[in-house]
Order: sequence, then structure tokens, then C-alpha cells
Amino acid sequence: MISRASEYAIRALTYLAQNEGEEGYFLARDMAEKLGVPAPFLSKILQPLVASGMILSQRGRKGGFRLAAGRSRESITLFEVVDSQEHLNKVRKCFLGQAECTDERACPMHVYWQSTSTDYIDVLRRTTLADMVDFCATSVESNYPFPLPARK
Amino acid sequence: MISRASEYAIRALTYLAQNEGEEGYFLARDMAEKLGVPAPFLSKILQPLVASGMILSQRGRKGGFRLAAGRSRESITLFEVVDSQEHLNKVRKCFLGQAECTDERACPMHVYWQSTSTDYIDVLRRTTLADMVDFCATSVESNYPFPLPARK
DNA sequence: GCGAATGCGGACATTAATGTAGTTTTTGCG
DNA sequence: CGCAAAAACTACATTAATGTCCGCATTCGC
Repeated sequence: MISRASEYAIRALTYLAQNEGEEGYFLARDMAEKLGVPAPFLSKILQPLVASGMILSQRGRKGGFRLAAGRSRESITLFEVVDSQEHLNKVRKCFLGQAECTDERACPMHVYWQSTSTDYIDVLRRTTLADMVDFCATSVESNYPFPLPARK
Repeated sequence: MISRASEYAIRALTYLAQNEGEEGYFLARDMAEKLGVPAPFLSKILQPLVASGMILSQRGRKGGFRLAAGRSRESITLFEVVDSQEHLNKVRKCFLGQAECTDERACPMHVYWQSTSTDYIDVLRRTTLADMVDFCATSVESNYPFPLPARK
């Protein structure tokens, strides 16, 4: 449903949005440690976010990453984040992969799947980094993002 | 959301249910051709269906596969089919893979994702092979299962 | 019994996602 | 300038899903 890469991208952006007030840049290394994500993998994931203009990068000493100046938390949707990592327009149209499954002639899963997949995209479009930050703010003891659960 | 293996299993079972009236067994080879699925891959997929008792297999000359005698179309749900191919209890609990995402302290996607994943399982539980066969019967010109759309 | 047809089982091949490592380029600072 | 720190880039490693291949076991029909 959502790839690890997208998940990590959301977590990283949420982290940057939380700390937006600070001066300077945030190191990929530090973010990776705080988020519990492999550092080299996070570096790879950050690059499409730079390319699409959601974050800025600075090389060399005192370098790192931060949210792009022109982009408010409210303007960055999870859709945009996920779309930078995978291709959302490649989402399967028919649950059973049928070529001829249309509204006129639907497979038994059609109506259900149609609403599920459009709902999914809608929620991604509606949820912003601001929502993610608000979520953290309601946290009592721990801060988002949590460390990932152990992999099997 | 659903693996190819599960999709192929659904298509194969639907085919068997459609032709339930005929005597004897259906060849994996023939089914694969009719369904547009790689034959060796289909053979592998059929085995869990045999093991879980949804279909019967017969080796040797005149061998092949057919629906198990005791199982009516109405009694075989897509849940059972999909569960034979992947493990539905391994479905991700939290959209963002968080360990501490609970009903009490939910991530911004929690409510949405909770309802999406339970709806998904519910539909699999409610949809039976009989529904799949009915769908074919309403077809005007082509029979289900359709050939798969071309892969990229 | 024997041979052909067929499912069964295991090993292997391919691909994409995930993860790792090392080199190159850019930059700040002495 | 020259060194060190950081992102950027490139190549490789690992894993799981998908797909292929082949020899073995079973059964039918002669």
C-alpha cells in the first residue's frame, strides 16, 4: 500500500517541519538516527524531495537539509511526498488486473476497489505536514516519529 | 494490495467454478493458456489450493484439477483464496509502520487506514466464487477471466 | 507390465524494493 | 590555498515476489 521509502520520506519531512524554527541545516546522519532509519537509505530518499523542491540541501561544511523556504507545512501534502518516491498513477486500476473492467461492466470487486483506491488518494491529498506535526504535539511522552517496530 | 499469485488463484478457481458441470479434470496447462497466466507459475499456485482442500488434483493420465466435491461455490470466499497465497494476518497495522499507533493515540492516518484495511478484509470475506461466476454470466461478448493487460 | 501423460517438488532465474559502501563534488573555515 | 565535512552519485548486496526448468512420482490405457 505504501512503500518503506515513502514512509521514511514522510517521517523525515515531519521531522524537518517540527524543527522548522531552527537556523541552519539538519544532517541526514542525525535525522536517520532520530528516525530509526538506515542513514545511507535515507540519503537516497531525500534526493527526490530536493529535486521536487520540497526541501533544500546544502553541501559541504554546515550543510544538510531543511524545508524549502517557499513551502509551508500546510502546502506539502502526503500525496506529493509519496508521489516523489513511487508513482501513484501506477496504482492498479482493477483489483484483478483486468483490462476490460469498467464502470459499465464491472468485476465483483469493482465498486469496492474503486472507492478504496480513490479514498486512499484523497486522504493523501488532504493530509499535510501540518497535520503530522499536530499529531506529534498531542503526544504525551514520546515524540513522533517513533522508532520503527522491529523487522522480523 | 493483492499479489499476482492471489489474483491468478482467484482467476483459476473462477474458471473451475464456471466449468464445474463437466466430468473429469482440467489441465493446468489449458487453464494457464485460457487465463493468460504462465503455466509453471500457475502450477505452483494451485498447490496451496489443493493443500487447503479447495480443489482436488489427480495425477497421471486424465489427471488435472477440479473443485473439491464438498465445496460449493458459495462456500469458497476470496479471503480463503488469498489467504492460501499470502498471509493476510501480516497486513500492516499502521499506515506509517509505527509501533505505538493505537486507537487511543492515533497517527493522522489511523482512522482512515483502520477502516480501509478492515473493509478490505470484509469484502474478501463476503465475496464468493459464486459472485465471480455471476459476474461472468452478465458478460455480453467475452468470458471471464480476461487476459491480463500487457505488462510494461 | 510398460509407456505416455500429468501433477509434485525442488532448484534456479529474473526483477524490483530495500539496504550498504565507497568515491566524487561542493563548501566553510582556518 | 588546503583540509575537513557534508551532500551527491555510483555501484553493489540482500531479500522477497515472480517466473522458469527439470527430474520424480503417480496414474491411465494398451
